[in-house]
Formats: sequence, C-alpha cells, structure tokens
Amino acid sequence: MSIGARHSWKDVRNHIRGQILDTTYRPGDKLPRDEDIAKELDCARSTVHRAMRSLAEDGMIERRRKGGTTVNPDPVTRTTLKIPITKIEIESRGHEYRHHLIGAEQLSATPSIAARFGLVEAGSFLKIRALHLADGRPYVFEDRWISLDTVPEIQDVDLSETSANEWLVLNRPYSRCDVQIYASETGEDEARFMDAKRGSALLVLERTTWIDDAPITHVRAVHAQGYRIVSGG
Amino acid sequence: MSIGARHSWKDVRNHIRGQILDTTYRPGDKLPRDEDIAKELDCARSTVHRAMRSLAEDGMIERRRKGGTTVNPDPVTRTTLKIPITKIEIESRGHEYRHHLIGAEQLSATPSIAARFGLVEAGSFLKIRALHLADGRPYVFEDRWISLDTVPEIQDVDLSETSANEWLVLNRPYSRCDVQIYASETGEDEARFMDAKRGSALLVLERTTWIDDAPITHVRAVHAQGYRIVSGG
DNA sequence: AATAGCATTATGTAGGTACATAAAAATGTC
DNA sequence: GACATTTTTATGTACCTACATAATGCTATT
Repeated sequence: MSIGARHSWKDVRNHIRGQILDTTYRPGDKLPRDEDIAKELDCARSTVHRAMRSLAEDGMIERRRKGGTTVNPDPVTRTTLKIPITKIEIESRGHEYRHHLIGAEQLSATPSIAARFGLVEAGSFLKIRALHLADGRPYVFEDRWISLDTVPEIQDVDLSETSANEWLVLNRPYSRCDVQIYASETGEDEARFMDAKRGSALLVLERTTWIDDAPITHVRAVHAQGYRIVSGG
Repeated sequence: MSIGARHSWKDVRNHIRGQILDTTYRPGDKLPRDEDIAKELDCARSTVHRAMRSLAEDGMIERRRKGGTTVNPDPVTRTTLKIPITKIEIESRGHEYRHHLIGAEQLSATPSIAARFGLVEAGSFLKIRALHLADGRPYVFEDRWISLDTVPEIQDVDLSETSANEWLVLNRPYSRCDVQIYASETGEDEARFMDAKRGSALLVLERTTWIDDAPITHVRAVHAQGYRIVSGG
C-alpha cells in the first residue's frame, strides 16, 4: 500500500474512501484513531486529519471529539447547488437579457414573511414584482420582499433599470441563505405574466437571506416551464 | 482589532468576510497576501490559510497560486442540499414507511439513459418501478435503472422486501452524483400510482451515480404534491 | 517583436510540537 | 442504584519550518 514517499492527504483520503467503498468499513462502523492511521500509512497525524476533514465535509464520515470517527450510518446524497444571478445565467446561455418591473410598493411584512425571517415584529419592506426575460420570453417571475430597515438604500435605486436581484447581490452580500424548492401549478399571476397556460407545472425557488440575523430579502422565483436545476457533482 | 490572544481561524474568517460584506473589498478586488494578513492580525500564516480555504469553499473568494486571492467577481448562491434515503426521511417525520415494488425487468439501456451515464455502449440494466408510501399514502414514485455490470448482486436481493434505494445506498456507495431538479405535470403513470389528479404539479428529482466512472444507478423520483426541498444554509 | 526559458512569488502541502476542548468512561458519593 | 465529579482520550486548533507547485512576469536569444 504505502510505497516510498507519497504521503499526500489526497492519497490518504482516497485510501480511506476506498476502504469505505469496498465495505472494509460499513455504515456505522468505527474507524481507527487518526494517530493509528497515520502510523499505519507512515504519515503525520495532521495529514490524516486533513484527509478526514475532507471526507467529513463530503458527508461520508462523522467525527466527534473523543467519540472518534464513524462511517456515516445514514448516508445522504449531498450536492452543492449554485444559483447564479438570473442576468448572468441568461447571458451565459447566449440569450439577450431583459428585465421588467411590474410593481413596487412599501408594506409591512405579512405574518408569514415575518416568520420566514424569524422576526418578532413585522418591519418595513419594499415589495416588488418583476419579470426576467430571455430573448424577450419570460424566464423568471419574481415576488420579492426587501427589508427597508436593513437595506434603506434600495429606495434610491431605479429598479426598472437595474434588477433588485442584481443590485442586492452585488451590493448586499448575505451571511446566511435559506432555500426551498418546490413545484407549483401555474396560478393566475404566472399565467398572465409568464405566458404559461394555467395548470402547467412550474419550478419555484424561494430564497431568504440575512446579514447577521438582520433580514435582507425574501424572493419567490417562479421559473418558466421546462426549467431545470442541474448540479454536476 | 486584534485584542490579545484570540487568533482563531474562525475569527480571521469572520474578519475577512466582514471586510467583504462591508465592501472594504468589492467583487473582483484583490486581497493582501496571506502572510501580510497574518502579520496584520498577528497570527500564523497557516491560520490565515485555514480561514481563506473556508471562504473559498463558500465561494466567497477565489485563490490561485501566485495569482493571489480575489473576491469572487460573479457571486452565486451556493447551497448544499441533503437528499436522504426516502425511508429515513419518512420515518424521521413520524410516519410509517412502506414500500411497494411495481415491476422489475432486465433491459439494455435506452440511448438517453446510456447518454446520462456517459456510456458508449448500452450495458445491461435492471429497470425498476416502485412506490414509497408514508402512512399508506404515496410519497415518492421512482423509476430506476441499475447497472447489472456494476452491481450484479442486486439480482439476489428481494426488492419487494428491501427498496433498491436503501439497498444501494447502504451497499454501494458512489463516488460521483449528478442531480437534476424540475417540475413536471402529472402524467398517466403518476396519476395512477400517486393518486394525483392529472395536471397537478409534481417535483421531480433525478439522480445519477457512478463509482469511478462505472455506472451504478439512475433514478427519476417523482414526489407527492406539496413536497418541498428545504436547505437551511 | 516574438518566443523560449528562467527567476520570482503566492498559495498549497507535509511534518512536528504543544495545548484546547468535548465527550465518553471511570470513579466517588449519597 | 442513581447521580455528580473527575479522569482519560480522540479530535480540533495554533504555530512554526521546510519544501512543492503553479503562475506570473522578466530576460535572453533569435
């Protein structure tokens, strides 16, 4: 196994992963201590530690102080989704991007929106409805709430010119983001704005973002028919 | 800024992240070298390195040897989805799990399935249709292809007893996984097996897994109406 | 001016030491 | 036995040194 001088943490990771994949260690089994693995593979403990952290991040193993390392007993498929700015997504597919502001009004948060943000009292929000178009065809219909307490500057932005999506992402990075994905039948609004016939299935992506517990924005983005989220793991 | 003895890599990460969030450094900007940051914050370069790797994994910065570190110029929302084994998901919600095998047959891969796996020639596959039930109600309808070349043992498994989903995940960990998510109108099969009225919107999750380029399985999992994927980032 | 080759440099990795921390295991107390 | 307390121990962090690696950018050569 260990030939000469190849003590790369990636080798160690592959070695351990191999043992899990070939069922030397099965889900729920306990792995040896880092130190023993290091001794066996003739490398430093820090190298094993690096490899183990990588496997733990992949969800393949679980580590607990003193408790040691175990092969994850309930394996989950972990996948990282990248959700780009709509404008960039459209343009990178070679389409012409356009954006249309349908309406904006100042409101206080509804109880359900406040709950989504985890707010005890409803703050002041800017509620926006907008449409993103690819080559003139509806691509995403968004329904957005922006916290005016956290992001007052948004009132000075011409949202018919720059999409709130783009402005926020470039000017107000978030520290936390919740995502929900579900399928929805075309409702009245979507049918009207998206040229979708009522009853067709649309993919909805809801995102809520905060900066240090302060709410930034909540969006419900309804995607055009046929849209797919793709993650190449 | 640097008070006494708190040189934790998490502090360093938060410090840098803070500077990005408050636009001290903007998308596209170059950050100082690790060594200079270390000197400024009075900690070791390895500590800065650890913090930077964390930020890079979050997609907040990009690092290149010799090129240095830059704030990611095209910000994307990154979120990690965890897709559990259906049985565990159902049971963890306090429902009773049941599983029903609708049919199984040995086939060679269709061109589209072969393409999904990146196969040049269609191999031999076991095609399964099955239903997962929560408290007796349809929860997920799955359409699955399992490679008999890679996983011949599946033929000895009683798939009316153990779901393929569960058996595979416990016995055949994968090294690569592709995921696609989309909304679909209820088709004939789904209407029949899932008690969904035709035309309602269902969430579909397709997964394809390999072990070292060898195909394991491809599933199209149609989820019951109202199903949501939730990721708490 | 173009190009091939080389020096420079910022990040990446490996190794080692010391200490921190959390949690299991052992022990003591009632 | 039940519960609180201490000990033990495996992982986690911090720091340092040395070297590897990959780009960049400079230099020499044509």
